[in-house]
Amino acid sequence: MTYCYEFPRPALTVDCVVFGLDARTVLQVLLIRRRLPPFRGEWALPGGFVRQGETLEAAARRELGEETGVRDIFLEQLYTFSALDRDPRDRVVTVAYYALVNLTEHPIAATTDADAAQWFPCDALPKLAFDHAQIFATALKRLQGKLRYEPVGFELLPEKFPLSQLQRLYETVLNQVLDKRNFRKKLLKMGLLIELDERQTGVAHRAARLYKFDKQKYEHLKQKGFNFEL
Amino acid sequence: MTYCYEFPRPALTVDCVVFGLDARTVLQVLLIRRRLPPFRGEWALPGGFVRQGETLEAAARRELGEETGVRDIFLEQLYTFSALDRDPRDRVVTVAYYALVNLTEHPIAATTDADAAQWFPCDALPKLAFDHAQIFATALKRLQGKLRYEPVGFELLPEKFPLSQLQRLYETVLNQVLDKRNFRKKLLKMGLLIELDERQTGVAHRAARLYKFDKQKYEHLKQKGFNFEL
DNA sequence: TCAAAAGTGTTGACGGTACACCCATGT
DNA sequence: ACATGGGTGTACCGTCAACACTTTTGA
Repeated sequence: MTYCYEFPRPALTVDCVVFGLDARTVLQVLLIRRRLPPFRGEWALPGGFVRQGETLEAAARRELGEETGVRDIFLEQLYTFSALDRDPRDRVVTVAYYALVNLTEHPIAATTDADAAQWFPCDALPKLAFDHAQIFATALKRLQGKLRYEPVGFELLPEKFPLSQLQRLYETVLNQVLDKRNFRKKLLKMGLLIELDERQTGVAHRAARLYKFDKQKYEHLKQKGFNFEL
Repeated sequence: MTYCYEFPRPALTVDCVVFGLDARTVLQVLLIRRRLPPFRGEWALPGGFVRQGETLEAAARRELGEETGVRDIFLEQLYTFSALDRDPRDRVVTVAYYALVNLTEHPIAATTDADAAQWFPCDALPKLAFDHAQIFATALKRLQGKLRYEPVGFELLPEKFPLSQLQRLYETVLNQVLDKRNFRKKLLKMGLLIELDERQTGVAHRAARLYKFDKQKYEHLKQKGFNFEL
């Protein structure tokens, strides 16, 4: 087995860029404050070392659960970062994941002390440890790209949502305004939204109809070559 | 520094899926025959262990050069694979890259003995070692996706090429037939092809005009938000 | 009654698709 | 002269973008 150890191994970690939408439809990222050096006391992406007996995705989910209490969410591999100097102590390669949650249904667990994990608006992040600013930038670009041609946006919303909230989501993340009528027409024509017999509550104006995303139907159409777009 | 060694580390390798186009515009992949166990004597993707002092991309290029003689080509990270049983001897995580070359200008180096590295048509691969069949499938899907919305196809062609060859490339890789007139119209309208004063030679019919891809202009347009498509 | 957002159709421009014939060249 | 691919234009249709007013509701 010595051929495995012919050269010293880089260490392997995972890091997670967790996006969430707050009540005002502002895009947020979940950060933790580091308790250990290096970069002790600074803000960083949740993550940690990969163990022998777990896959990368399992490691990402484990670390995320341990550090922030967030579980059972949409998670996808982003990119693997390997710059030689990205960790000051040692050679560490990290596999980055990005995740989408809806803030309302996944509050940061009470088990986590409030100081340790916190949401920050994407356009006002603190300085980040390691190369995490670069990882975040990559994740944001990926999210923007993905949003256009795959229905991942629904992961950021509660199960039932009004169309206007979906539109605001697209507008914030893509950073551009969309025409209300055209947006509705397009989305409804796709036939992937189930119109519910429910309406918004507690708003100071006409209550909007609620919809939910028809995941079944999407999977089915995708099989047949259907392409979600915009 | 002991916190780095809190848990045993998985080993880290890179693997490369190298695509090439032969003279008949058939898509090929470069494989090597393994000299060492496990899977000794079987076909596999070129790749190997990552060293402490190199980035993943550097490792990929190094292994590719050492094992196949192929250098200085288009190379992009694909995905990181971490199934627990993907390597029978030990826990090994691999970062896969995919590469595009034009076969005519990058023959397999003479330094490599002919038995060790060989091109195979994508639709007739031998059985592959490890989980390399899965890695290959992922790479092919990525190539097909990328081809539609980024001008990577040119990496597979020689510098100067007739439009028909570009069309055949798209047809083979995407596995669908395209209308000749519409294809030409669309490509030429983008303004990314430089019309040369040269023609094909050695063909038994009217010689086609040659073009080359205007990379400068593409980069410039991309800045301004231009999107290559189809 | 006012404020705030929900909801709704039409038109014009553009881009995509479908489609068939003559041309140039080497054998 | 024949075989082989090179090269060209038009018409129809569907999709996208632009655009403004009425409705509902709670405060």
